[in-house]
Amino acid sequence: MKILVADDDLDLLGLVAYSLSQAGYLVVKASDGPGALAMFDAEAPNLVILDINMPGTSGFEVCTAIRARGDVPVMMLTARGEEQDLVRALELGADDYLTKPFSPKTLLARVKALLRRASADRAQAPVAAGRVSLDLENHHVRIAGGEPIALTKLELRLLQMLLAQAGRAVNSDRLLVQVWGHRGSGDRQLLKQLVHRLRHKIEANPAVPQLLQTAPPSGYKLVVD
Amino acid sequence: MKILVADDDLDLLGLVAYSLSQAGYLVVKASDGPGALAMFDAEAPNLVILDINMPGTSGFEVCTAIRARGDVPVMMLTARGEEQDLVRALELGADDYLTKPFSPKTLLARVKALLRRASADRAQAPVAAGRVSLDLENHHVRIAGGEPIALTKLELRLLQMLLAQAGRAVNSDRLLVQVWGHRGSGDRQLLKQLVHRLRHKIEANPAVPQLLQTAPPSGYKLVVD
DNA sequence: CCCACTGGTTACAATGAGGTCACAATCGGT
DNA sequence: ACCGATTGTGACCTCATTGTAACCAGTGGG
Repeated sequence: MKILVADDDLDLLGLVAYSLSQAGYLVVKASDGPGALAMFDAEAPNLVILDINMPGTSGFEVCTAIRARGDVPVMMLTARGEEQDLVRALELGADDYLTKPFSPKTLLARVKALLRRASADRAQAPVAAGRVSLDLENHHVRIAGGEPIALTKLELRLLQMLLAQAGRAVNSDRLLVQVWGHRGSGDRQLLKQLVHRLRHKIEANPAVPQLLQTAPPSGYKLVVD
Repeated sequence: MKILVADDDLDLLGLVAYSLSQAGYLVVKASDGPGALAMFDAEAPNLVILDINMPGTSGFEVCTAIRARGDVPVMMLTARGEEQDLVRALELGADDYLTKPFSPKTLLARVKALLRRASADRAQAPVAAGRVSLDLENHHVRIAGGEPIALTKLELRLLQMLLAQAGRAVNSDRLLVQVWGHRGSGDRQLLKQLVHRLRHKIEANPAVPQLLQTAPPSGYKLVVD
């Protein structure tokens, strides 16, 4: 993880850089606005910490420029009681701020939180096979790049099971156990219903299923190519 | 709120203690390092004010010891012009400092700010994402540059939690624990109400939420883009 | 041809979760 | 102790989800 710190107060800059590097982060420093932007372009950091009050190009301008380049999280440093600076910074797209003076512990906590959120935003790893991709977190399927379709809990589970064996037939009894637990074992009606409902959501023509096909004897398969 | 004050100058100690108790804080006193630590363990204060120059165990050592015990905010008192002391204090994890002499008014302002900040820090969440920016100190939200909206304690906490996972669904149970502690665990009604009240504050049309959306099954998410 | 079997379809009941309202309890500041 | 703001609690409505039953069509074997 690489962090860019920009501050014209060299003591503070050193302190911040020290704390961060002690915590295992790679730190690049800049002491004015233009320098910060140059560093940003050269080093492509994962996070930027900006002092608002810098001679020449202010933190605001740097923040705006960085926002224009991508979605790297930005934390602003502000002197106590500069309320309006704060508001402006947040409006410019800063993600967090710290009021000076602050403890290294606070700094680290906020940095960690910010990085965590940023990585969480990108993660969103869908489970996919062929033209079917499942978003487990948001309970969505997307078919061949179409609109996301909302799924219920059971529908999601069923699709997940079929997707894991994409293209191959899965036995009905196995599905019953996997989706409902041992409870519905033997109750074909439950599965019948669920398949029916799911087809109505994901098939263009539910009467002639292209995706969720019946696989005799007694099973279903997901056709994904 | 309980505050531990440690200073070997008994006049100053008395003055500080008096000012704080006048302001409604509960004050416990100590006049040397070991005494301060003993008091700290016995009283579990919410904030510690430490003189750096104390005979025997110095303020630095006490600060280190307190830091090792938890995350109680520490304010250091220092004589004018002891800049290097200051840097060292901040490195040891002190959260703020005051240069002697100081007025009771200044003291109170800083103490208040510190306590407020400390409570905000515990959540360790960033404060802005997309068009939603939180002002933790003043309990305000601002939506897309609009007027600041006043929030209650719980509303702020909820928003903070959602903001930390901006754009992603957050499970109801997790929210319950984060906002109320383990107490309300399982009590969906609390969350239901809080969401309802918050929506009435921040949504243009609370019946069709654009920001604070329900994420079935059993969760909410903050849409920020 | 009849019948048992399987899967699809329709209809409806049961359940549970969220939204809303009203009001009680509690908190915080004067 | 008092007052208003905040928070907690219960009741009720609505709707989505899920479970259950009944009926239909196709199939294959006796």
